Amino acid sequence: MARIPGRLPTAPPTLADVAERAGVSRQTVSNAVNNPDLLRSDTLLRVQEAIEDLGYLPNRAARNLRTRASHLVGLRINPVQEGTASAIMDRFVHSLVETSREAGKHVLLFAGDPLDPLAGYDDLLRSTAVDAFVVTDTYLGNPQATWLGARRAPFVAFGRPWDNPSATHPWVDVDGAAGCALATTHLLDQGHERVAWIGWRKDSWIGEDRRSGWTRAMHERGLPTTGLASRVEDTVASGRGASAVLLDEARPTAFVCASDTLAMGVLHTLAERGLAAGRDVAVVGFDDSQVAQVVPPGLTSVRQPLEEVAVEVVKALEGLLAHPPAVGPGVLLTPTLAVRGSSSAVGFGS
Amino acid sequence: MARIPGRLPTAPPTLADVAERAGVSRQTVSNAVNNPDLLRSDTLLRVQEAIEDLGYLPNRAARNLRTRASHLVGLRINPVQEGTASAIMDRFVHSLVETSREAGKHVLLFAGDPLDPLAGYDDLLRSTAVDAFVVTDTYLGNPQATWLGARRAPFVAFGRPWDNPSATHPWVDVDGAAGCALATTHLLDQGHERVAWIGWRKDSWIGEDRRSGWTRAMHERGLPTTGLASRVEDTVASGRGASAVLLDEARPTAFVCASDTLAMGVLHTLAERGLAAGRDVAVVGFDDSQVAQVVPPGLTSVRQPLEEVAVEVVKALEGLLAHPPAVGPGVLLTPTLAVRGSSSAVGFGS
DNA sequence: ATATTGCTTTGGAACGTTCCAGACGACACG
DNA sequence: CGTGTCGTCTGGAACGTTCCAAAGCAATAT
Repeated sequence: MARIPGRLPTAPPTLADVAERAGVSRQTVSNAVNNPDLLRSDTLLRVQEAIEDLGYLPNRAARNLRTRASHLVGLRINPVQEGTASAIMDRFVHSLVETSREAGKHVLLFAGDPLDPLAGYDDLLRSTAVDAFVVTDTYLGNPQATWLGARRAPFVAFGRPWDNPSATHPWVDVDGAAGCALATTHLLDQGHERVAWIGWRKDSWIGEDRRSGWTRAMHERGLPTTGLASRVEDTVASGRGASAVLLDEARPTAFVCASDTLAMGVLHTLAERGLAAGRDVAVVGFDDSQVAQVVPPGLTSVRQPLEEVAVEVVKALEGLLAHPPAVGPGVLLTPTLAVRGSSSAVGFGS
Repeated sequence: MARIPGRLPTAPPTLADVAERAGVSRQTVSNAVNNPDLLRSDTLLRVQEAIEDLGYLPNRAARNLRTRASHLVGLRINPVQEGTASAIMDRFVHSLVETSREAGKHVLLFAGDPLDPLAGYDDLLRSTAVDAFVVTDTYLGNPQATWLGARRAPFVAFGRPWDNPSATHPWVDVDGAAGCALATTHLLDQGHERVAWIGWRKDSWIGEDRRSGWTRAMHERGLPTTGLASRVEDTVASGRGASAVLLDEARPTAFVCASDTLAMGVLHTLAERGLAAGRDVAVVGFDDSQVAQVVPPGLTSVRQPLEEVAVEVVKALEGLLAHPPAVGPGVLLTPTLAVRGSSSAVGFGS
């Protein structure tokens, strides 16, 4: 508790220190920082010099207290899913942090109990620790969205309000159907006709959306889809099992999967049977995870434009926190296809 | 700018609100929250009731201002390395966030210019936005450590002070040499005798440390290492090239790699040559990334105990921020080996 | 000459909390 | 009965910033 003078870090300079050095009032220094055009140019220069000399930076806590804003954005992260390929969240976090920085915001991470989707939000909100939230895990409806909405808490969702299309909160999402259509068309263009689908259980909105891209692309070319689809859990083992069954029963020459995790399951089956991914059977995944990028012979995968998503999310946040708040419509972005060996006859070659 | 009453979120209750409701002074409420044992039990109960009723939670900004502490820990993250397997950082972030929560802290992420290792630290420090930092990227010495040390900024490093063993800051690290020795011994136990090493360039402290584990394990069994080692950049292509050369020139039957990324390069070479990982040639990686977990037939990999690392880091942080600060010695943790198909004769089977 | 306007600068109050010194009553001790 | 001590509670000040209203001053308009 004792403050040993000189040993602890020197207290950072305050507004008053700068004011004294520049020979002006505190308020003038504040204006120099926040409204420079209010000052006469010579005083501005003098104050800026003093700021520079002292290495002054406004104290965050004081500023937050006065302005009732923390410039922090809360993002809840769940425990890592071991044995899963898609670390999509991580790529998004990186993009979000970088984009937020340009907007003068920082990202506050908090942990969540996977069983309680609301845990953590309330405390941060009531203690005014963050200005807004970015909500990501909207895979099964999104209780957070409705809850936060009821609390009048500002938030932007990465993911559409599937269960409530009339929701009014801002959201950004990626068109999964378009992505899977892209993947399927890519395979059809390579001459494949029996393209199978491995996706998630029916209660996943996202899964059904992605699946619809596959059916659409198949039907557009007049190809049947019956017997070519399988719905399982999002694990490597499930993908492996589903692909084994499909290969036996439907003899597909290509697979489109709802995730890289499932696609890796297909690669397992192919390896077991001595089939070469790409040459013998084509495989396309979803998320363009690191796994897809490094597994031999390279897994073709639908890539979400997470950088753009982050940009749109931050844009929406800024609108939301502006005075007065401006909330635009939802934004739907289109993914791209990262083509690799698993879907090209070339086989190996990166 | 206009505040439309009733439409915006109601202002959270303050100490004064609680005090009025409980019929006590502000200070008493504060004590009820921070020093409950100072109050008579009946007043405490009354105040707690009022707190509960109003859903009061202390305002973070005000508390931070007064106590000069933010309960935030800064963590700098770099842009994702595309085409790299090891997302070790992400697993660590998750663990850190969860452990921090238990310690009443949150993690503030900020972005860094990969070229300037110091960018971002200064601003957060001077604006008193964080109490301390967790420094992770100490791969090539660590300018952050010395810089932060000179600034008397509290920080804990994940990574040893390689270039300055007499550094006095707290650190936590994983024994890479032990991990590679573990991996090598595992292979030797399987009957391999010509175990090759693919690691990083000589200027990487971590790389040399890991390599020493391989040589130690080899020499302990009286096996030679000459001609069996290769030092390259940490990319899949490099691992692939290095393994191709080694296979031609030194005829190893197993590979130990400094990273999963390099190990994936080996898998590429094996696939090209029609060799089966595990059955024909064994491969062990480092980091136990998601890639290792899902790639067929499963990549055996050295797994860093990141959960423990996070626990130790937070423990060190708490010591550092205590009054008076207590800084213990560095902590070195031992990794484990996650054995999968790539190093077991069983081949496929998970 | 006086009032008006616009530009620049200023002092005081406020944000919500915790620190500090002191007040109050009860109780024990000399 | 006076005095000291302890346990409990309180009011004022302070943290460093921004908001607000107003003051000073020069130039212009009346």
